[in-house]
Amino acid sequence: MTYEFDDFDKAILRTLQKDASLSMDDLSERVHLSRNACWRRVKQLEQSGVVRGRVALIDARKVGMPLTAFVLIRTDQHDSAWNQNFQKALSGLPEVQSAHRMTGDLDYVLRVRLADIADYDRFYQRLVSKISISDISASFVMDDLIDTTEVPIL
Amino acid sequence: MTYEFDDFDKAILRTLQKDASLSMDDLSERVHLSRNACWRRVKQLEQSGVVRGRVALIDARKVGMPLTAFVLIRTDQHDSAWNQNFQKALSGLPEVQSAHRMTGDLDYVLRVRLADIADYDRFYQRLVSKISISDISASFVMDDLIDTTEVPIL
DNA sequence: GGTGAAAGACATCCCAC
DNA sequence: GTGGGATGTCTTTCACC
Repeated sequence: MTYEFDDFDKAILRTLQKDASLSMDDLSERVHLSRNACWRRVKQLEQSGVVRGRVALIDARKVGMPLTAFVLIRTDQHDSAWNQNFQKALSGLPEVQSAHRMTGDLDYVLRVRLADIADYDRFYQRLVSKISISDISASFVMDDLIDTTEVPIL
Repeated sequence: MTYEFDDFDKAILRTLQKDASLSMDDLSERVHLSRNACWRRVKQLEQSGVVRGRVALIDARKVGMPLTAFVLIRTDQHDSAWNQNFQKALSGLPEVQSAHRMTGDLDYVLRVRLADIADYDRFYQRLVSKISISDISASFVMDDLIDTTEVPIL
């Protein structure tokens, strides 16, 4: 379900997804609304689930996880049992930041946070010990040009 | 640079990257620290940049951007001028949530947020009008098994 | 949509231990 | 590290235009 947002709602969303540490006063000033009107809209956006939550973003390098890998996975078992087993296997692997079932000839893509290449091998061993995968390959991030959680709000 | 964290710091980071809307009182209770000690650590983690910031996460479906695409890009111009032009081209495309230069035979991976497949075509046209790309292909997300901003803190 | 006011919660920063 | 406490700010909810 999609909602209809006016320019105030959009401005609030755009601002909060860049910086959720703003006080209501600051936020209301930036979006050109009174504090009360702004507060009412923020609460409504939170209650309706448009704002899924607020989180702290952590510098992965500073906590010893500088390496990002994209792991491309193919399976030869295209049934829901395999998918469920796969999901269960992933839930025990905190390094996995995202896991998507895809269109096209690659079946799944994972984004994985790691300490180093040796850490990838440990991750790989743990994953393949949990579930049978017909084809798996990894590619590592050398450089981030862009990396944001922001959703485009047009 | 990597820091040394004790179990309290780790608990704070793990908690805040799940939910940054907690009050200091709630946070300190969860990590089993006094309010004061907890407050000092949070401030220090913010000041040192381990906590990069706090953001609101927005439900992309509810703002009309339900489709995620991974765009795989190859270039035949492996020089820094192309990389800079590419970065400049991307900065004008708010749909791009992340863009990484990769190891291996695919040169760049983009994660792009879109309204629908027709929107991808518009995105594609705008991108190739800005920069020459020797090979580009897209794969679309059918299903998210996992999608989090959390960094594993071990 | 806007104002202002008021109660309480919360963050902030002391201090002493 | 802990706790108490003073201070001011921010949130939240009113009633009302």
